[in-house]
Amino acid sequence: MSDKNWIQEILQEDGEGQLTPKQAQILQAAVEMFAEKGYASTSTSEIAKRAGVAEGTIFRHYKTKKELLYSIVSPMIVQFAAPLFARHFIDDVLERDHEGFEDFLRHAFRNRYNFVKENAPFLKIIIQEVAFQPEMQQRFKALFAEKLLPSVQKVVIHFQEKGELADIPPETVIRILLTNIVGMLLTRFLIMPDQDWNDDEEIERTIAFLMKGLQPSSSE
Amino acid sequence: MSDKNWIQEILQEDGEGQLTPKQAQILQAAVEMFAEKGYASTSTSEIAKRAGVAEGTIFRHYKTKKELLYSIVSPMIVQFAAPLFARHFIDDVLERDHEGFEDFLRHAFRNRYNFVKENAPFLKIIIQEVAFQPEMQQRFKALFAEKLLPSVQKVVIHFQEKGELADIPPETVIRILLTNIVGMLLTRFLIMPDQDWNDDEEIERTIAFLMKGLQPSSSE
Amino acid sequence: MSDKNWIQEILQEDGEGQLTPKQAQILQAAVEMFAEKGYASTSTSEIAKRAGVAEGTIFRHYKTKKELLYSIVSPMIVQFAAPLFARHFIDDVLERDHEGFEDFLRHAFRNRYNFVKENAPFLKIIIQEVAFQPEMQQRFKALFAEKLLPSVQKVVIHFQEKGELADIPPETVIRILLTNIVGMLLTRFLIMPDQDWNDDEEIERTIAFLMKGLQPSSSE
Amino acid sequence: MSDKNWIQEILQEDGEGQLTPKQAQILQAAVEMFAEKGYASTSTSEIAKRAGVAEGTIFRHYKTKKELLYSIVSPMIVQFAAPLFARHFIDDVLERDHEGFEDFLRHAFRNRYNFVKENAPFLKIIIQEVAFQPEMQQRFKALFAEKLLPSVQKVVIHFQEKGELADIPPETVIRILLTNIVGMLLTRFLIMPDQDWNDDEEIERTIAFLMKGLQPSSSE
DNA sequence: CATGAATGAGGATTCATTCAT
DNA sequence: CATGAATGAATCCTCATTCAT
Repeated sequence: MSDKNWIQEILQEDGEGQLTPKQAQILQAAVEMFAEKGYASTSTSEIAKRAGVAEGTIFRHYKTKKELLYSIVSPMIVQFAAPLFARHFIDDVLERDHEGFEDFLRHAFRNRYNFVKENAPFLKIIIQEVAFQPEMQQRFKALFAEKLLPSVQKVVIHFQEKGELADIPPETVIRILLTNIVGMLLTRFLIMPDQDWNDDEEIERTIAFLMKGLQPSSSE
Repeated sequence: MSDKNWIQEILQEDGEGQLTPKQAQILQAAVEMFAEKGYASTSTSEIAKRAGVAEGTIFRHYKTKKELLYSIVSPMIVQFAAPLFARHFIDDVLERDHEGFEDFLRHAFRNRYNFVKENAPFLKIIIQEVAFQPEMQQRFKALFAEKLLPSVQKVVIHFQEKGELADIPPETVIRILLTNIVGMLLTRFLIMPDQDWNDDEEIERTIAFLMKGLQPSSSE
Repeated sequence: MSDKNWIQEILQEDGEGQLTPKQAQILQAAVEMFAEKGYASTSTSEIAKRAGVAEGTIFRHYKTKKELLYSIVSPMIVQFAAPLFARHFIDDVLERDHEGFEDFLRHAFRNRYNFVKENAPFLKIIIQEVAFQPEMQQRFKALFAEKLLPSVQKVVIHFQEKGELADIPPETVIRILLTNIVGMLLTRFLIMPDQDWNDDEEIERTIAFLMKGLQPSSSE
Repeated sequence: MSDKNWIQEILQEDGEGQLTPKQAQILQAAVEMFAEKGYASTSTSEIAKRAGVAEGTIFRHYKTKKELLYSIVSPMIVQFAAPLFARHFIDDVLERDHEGFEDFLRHAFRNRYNFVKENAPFLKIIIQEVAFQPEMQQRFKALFAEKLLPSVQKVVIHFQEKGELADIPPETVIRILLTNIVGMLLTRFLIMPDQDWNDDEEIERTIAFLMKGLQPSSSE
């Protein structure tokens, strides 16, 4: 299982050193239960029971239940958006621009696909909590506005200038791109995870659709 | 405000006669608070306070807190999907097929846009609760599978046969259509309601994008 | 059914004129439910439902739930003890003393047997409420001490003087008599009502046992 | 006070190890209040207050209020009937049969007298709750039918065959014995605890009465 | 560090009682 | 008289949090 992995990854953002085994158990149990029943409907005693620790132990590591939530969600938001605004990722695209927008799209799409595939429960938690906790909303929007948006915007404008993309407002292009990527992943992993999916084909179909929908009009 | 209106509409689905004033106040308060803080984090005493009634009054009308939730969500799910599977709506489209797929799309899109504009809080509640309450999930999926899917599928296949739509699996077409419509509405009304939006233009841009992305390849 | 009868009887003690039909329904429902579940575990709304009246109607007739209980229990306590201290009943016995103590005992026993047979639910209510409500206890003890005890004591002493009864303290004789009569009736109607009972034989056996146990020692 | 004693005894039936002090306080308070006001009329907050613990503490030890009741009543029912069906108790009687039925009766009577004297409040609780809780009724009847009845029946038949007891149906003999023992104890400890009682004399009088009432007819 | 008993504020729900219709 | 919607205090119970061991 790769469960242990992402829990370790989370910690690394946490600043601290290493996770104790008990801490890892707590985090894992919390992630599972928050995803299953939601934050508000999950009690710390349930988490303790599933984690196999005493209830008090949770509060030794996380001052409050909310802090436990944050310690899960915060690094995850970063992880989720991280690669998209990694400087080298964008720079690569712009440099090797002969590869075209489609390669960028495919690269980003597949990358996020793999990520969500490994971390579906997190996605559910993030969606739920960003919906209700204004603080989370703020953090999310800040991240989006300051990091993701400028990077992607740069890419979009670049390819619009190259004539590969239709002359639609970049914000709209970005909204469309995100909507379709996130929408596909949500449908795939949260809404209808039990249906038969041919993931590769569906991704390629979505990319093809996006490329066609965003290509410049022939007269342009 | 048109709040009073939709609350009355909800009841009509409820089978019963008319809402008492107190009942309407309770529903309105509940909708607001569930949308703000989520079902689990909203206490019945808070609802009572905002509704200006005694806490006991809530339980005179709704045996449990969950029943109160259902009495809000159930009719809403129906309302939300209703027009899309109204027989005459689909039939109209198929008969007046000279109008083309674009008209169908525009009609459906604008119709749902208006609906969500009036009922944004409901949308938030539905999304939240469908995510966690398996019963709601079931109800939602049933509605989708039995009513919405066949109707829309008929339309899609019709236009594919007419050569107006690309030869992509109808399920994928539908997923793409829903993703883009719902995604746009969510972004507009829930995620970034405070940003400047030129709704008409954004809808038209989305439609244009969808039409282009779904049109048959030139060689076909 | 004779249900209607005893309810009317109850009222006559109540001082008032006649019971309205609704009032009778309320009393009957209350008696049934108090006997089934106990006073404290029966809600006025349940009583109203079973009686087929509105909850408010109960409070139109009985200021409080407790008053409703009293209006059932009070007259019943009187009814229960009544014949035993009816002057003429005792006087008869003393006059026709040729009939002996056994006839008195048989008469009293069968009389109470018939009464309990018709009114078993009441018995349960009385036992329960006398056990807990100090006020009821007081009323019950007063009745016993002032009315029943002197009468029966007179009878017992009379037959002791005649040499028909052993020279045991009259209080003990009375305790034994009551214990055996009440004990038999409780076993018969409350504790094991479902077992096969040959009531006539069991009563006669009990009487024979009592007579033998209370007869003077042969040497006396 | 010997309160501490019986509470410890209760637990030993409970299977578990030892009672925490708080748990003992809770049990003691609950016993007192249930006996005073009845189960249904006693609130958990009152119990907590009298026990000197937080209300939540009650629910840490007993999942529900009813479980608290059962944890008191169940072992008590067993305790109450225990010695009567202890194998050696019965066997002793049958072996040393020269001692006669009167010794058996005296032994049993005094044993239960001492027990009730120490545990009067329990008796009240048992009577109340067996009256209303069908589950308790079942448990009680099962215990009686499977354990107590056969043992005592064996003794009764033994002494009937020896000609020490009248030829009355054993069930009736047992009913009479129980009625008189229980009736005396109830009168003594619950109904008229405040009256002057010369317990030894009253017990002996009752035994004498029983022996005489149950002796075979002289002609037999 | 880890525990789990103890806490008490707060949760949903019930209920006797009132009162306008 | 009868109704039943409305009330709010009280009920049983849950839960995040603390703290002595």
